[in-house]
Amino acid sequence: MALRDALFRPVRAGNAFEETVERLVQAIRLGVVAPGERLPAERELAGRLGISRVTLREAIKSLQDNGYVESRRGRYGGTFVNAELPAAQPVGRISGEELADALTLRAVLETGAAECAAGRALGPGERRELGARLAECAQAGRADYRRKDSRLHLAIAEAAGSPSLTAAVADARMRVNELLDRIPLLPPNLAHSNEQHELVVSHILHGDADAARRAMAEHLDGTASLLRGFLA
Amino acid sequence: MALRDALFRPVRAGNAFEETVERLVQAIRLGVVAPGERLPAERELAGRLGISRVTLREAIKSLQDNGYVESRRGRYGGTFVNAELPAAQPVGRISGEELADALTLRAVLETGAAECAAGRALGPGERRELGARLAECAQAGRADYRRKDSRLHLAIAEAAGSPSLTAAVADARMRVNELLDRIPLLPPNLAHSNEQHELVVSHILHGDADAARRAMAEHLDGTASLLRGFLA
DNA sequence: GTCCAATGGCTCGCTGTCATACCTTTGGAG
DNA sequence: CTCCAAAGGTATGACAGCGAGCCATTGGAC
Repeated sequence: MALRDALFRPVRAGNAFEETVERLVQAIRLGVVAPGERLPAERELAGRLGISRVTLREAIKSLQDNGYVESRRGRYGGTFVNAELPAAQPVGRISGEELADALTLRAVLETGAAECAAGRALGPGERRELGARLAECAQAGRADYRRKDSRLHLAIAEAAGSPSLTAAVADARMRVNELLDRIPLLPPNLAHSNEQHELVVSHILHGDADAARRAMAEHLDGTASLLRGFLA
Repeated sequence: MALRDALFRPVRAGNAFEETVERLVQAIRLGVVAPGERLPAERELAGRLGISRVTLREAIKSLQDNGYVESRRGRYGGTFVNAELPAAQPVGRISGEELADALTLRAVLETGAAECAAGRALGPGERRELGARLAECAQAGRADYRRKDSRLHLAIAEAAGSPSLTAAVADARMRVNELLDRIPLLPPNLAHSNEQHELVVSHILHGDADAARRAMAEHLDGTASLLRGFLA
């Protein structure tokens, strides 16, 4: 029975070091900590992540070796994200089932988030945030599009007001991004994507939950089709 | 910024022992391994969960001490789920934000799952499974309703065909069940719930994705309102 | 009746992870 | 100019978790 596979799946995805590296890379690649910005201080970050400072430092060392960050000592020092991020490591071949799994989960989470966000009374800060991310995404070039795009989608997830949902969207998005890194990013797709973003955000700001969901579903279908085509 | 809270959340929910206990209790409380049934053999289960046999045994020992399971040695032995499960431990007071978080995530995942399940071409085995769980749930008494109910909802999630989604639904459901254990289970609610189940399953079997989603949303709203009322 | 395969029960040494404490560097406050 | 707070860098001893191997028990196959 497949249900048992779901419940008896691995308790841990890896050791503490690996999971920490994963999380930090996620924060950087999803644009939550942008190039030039500083990570929280080691003592604070270790506390938030629930790991020891030793383990966190090992993870940071790994990010340094891979060109993600640089650390500076002294007061007002810290660990800063590099301006130029390393190219993503190509993942191995993936099966059609894995692809479908990742896309299904993403679709469920993100369409749900868009609907929830539209159904809530958003504060002025949240509305401004959505607008800012939308604009940033529209101005992004091919080099930083994925990051700005993720950042906008995360802003939408956050507007749904559920921290667990936000975290789940971040994870699902990271999974899909790893696949997207393997296919070309074409300017026409990019322009189309921006139009759809505007539509989604507009529906959310106007509080039209149904329309927001449908617009997000259509948007996600676009990249899903691309992925299915290229990775089939 | 709240996004950082989501990404810099704890890497691990607890130590390996605690997380393993959690997972096993989940399998039992959600009815995936029913009373009288046997857990996989220790060597196999440890492999599936990605932990050492030593740690798994500690977790099983904890379940024994709490009256969840009993172990028998020898060939055809194993660890069996007890006929009578212990009462759920009441959790501490929870905030309105935590409640909303859990309910939002559940709603997103389960309505999405219902929609996906309806949109797929289900095999005969899956259709039979849905029918069987539905019937089982309708016949359940107050003592085992929560377990049979969860089992049906998991069957729906599984019918969506995404293992990650199934796992996410199981986690979300476990969270909500812990809250539901604190409020009374009234026969009228139970009957109403069964009617809604029939509707949801019927829409899924007929392939009406939109109707399935709406029926599931309405169903979930019912318990959500109860929870908000009792825990407010 | 004997055997044996499958299961839970147990032990030992190794490695990863932790908490804690202390050292070094840096740049602004005074 | 001096001081010092805040940051990264380092060291140590304790403990959790692991892999591997072996033991003890059981009930069916032969």
